Amino acid sequence: MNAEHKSETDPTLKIDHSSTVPVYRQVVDNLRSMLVEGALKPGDTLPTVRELGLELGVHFNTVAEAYRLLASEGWLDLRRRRGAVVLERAAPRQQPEAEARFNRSLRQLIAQVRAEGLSVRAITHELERLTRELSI
Amino acid sequence: MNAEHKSETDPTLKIDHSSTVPVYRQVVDNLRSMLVEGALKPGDTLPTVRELGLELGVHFNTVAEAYRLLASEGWLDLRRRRGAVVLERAAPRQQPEAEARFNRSLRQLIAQVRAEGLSVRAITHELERLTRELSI
DNA sequence: CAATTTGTACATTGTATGTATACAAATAAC
DNA sequence: GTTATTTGTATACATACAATGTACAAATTG
Repeated sequence: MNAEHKSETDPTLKIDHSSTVPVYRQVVDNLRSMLVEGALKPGDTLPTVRELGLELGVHFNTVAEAYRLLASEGWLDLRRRRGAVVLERAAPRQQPEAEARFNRSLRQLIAQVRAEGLSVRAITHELERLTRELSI
Repeated sequence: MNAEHKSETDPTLKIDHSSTVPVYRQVVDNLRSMLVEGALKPGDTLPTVRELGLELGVHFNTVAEAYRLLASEGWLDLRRRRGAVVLERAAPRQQPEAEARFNRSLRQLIAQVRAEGLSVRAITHELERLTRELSI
């Protein structure tokens, strides 16, 4: 077990086994956040599928599927015996309707948490926080 | 076919059959948005499961499952022969960690659309738009 | 070249999704 | 008040998806 990458993935990678979102997609979503936000930089090495699987309590093939998905998005280079290496990745061409679809997803996410009782105040607080983080 | 409710549900209820999100959950998410935002108000009647199923091109049982889910969240009253009626609904007690989980979901959504090429500018624009809408 | 460490391929199993069909309840028609 | 019709419900089924088990193949190390 190599401490080098553990320290990088551990903090954010929490799997919710009771969620309806499949585990491999939770892994993808978490790692993609770190990749987009720069917490994982080109050249960094991710844990091996077996290591991360053990850590998360899932089968290594489940992790492998997540890694493959990220590789297909251009984020990772997968090689035997070397693990997964983060790549330099150019932003793809923006799809038409992307903004409209984002708006809809955002609305639905907000509706969901409002329905769960989260206050409008807390929601705007988080929205503003993320807006600020983006403009840095 | 009653024109009364069709005009209310049509505009926003678009199903993407190619999406990985199951149809019944797309229906739930769309309707929940309308409920939270007040586009559907207490006393309003939704289309029958067969009507909406026909309109969306899915089996009526799929719509029924969506309605049942919303009913279990306290939004709808389902009665035979009357269709689904929107209820008055008190906001439930906020769960601990709700804000943290919202923050994570929001980050992941943003990371996803950034990875798809949506510009930071467009994202902040949408975030600010939703923030403004909430404070009204 | 042998041993080990890694990702891959494929078969198997359980769960989720969507549909078909029969049913039950409520209302309307007569 | 009985019958027909319109609705949601229940159950069974087919298919697709998710997660795992196991065997394998490639790359590195000694």
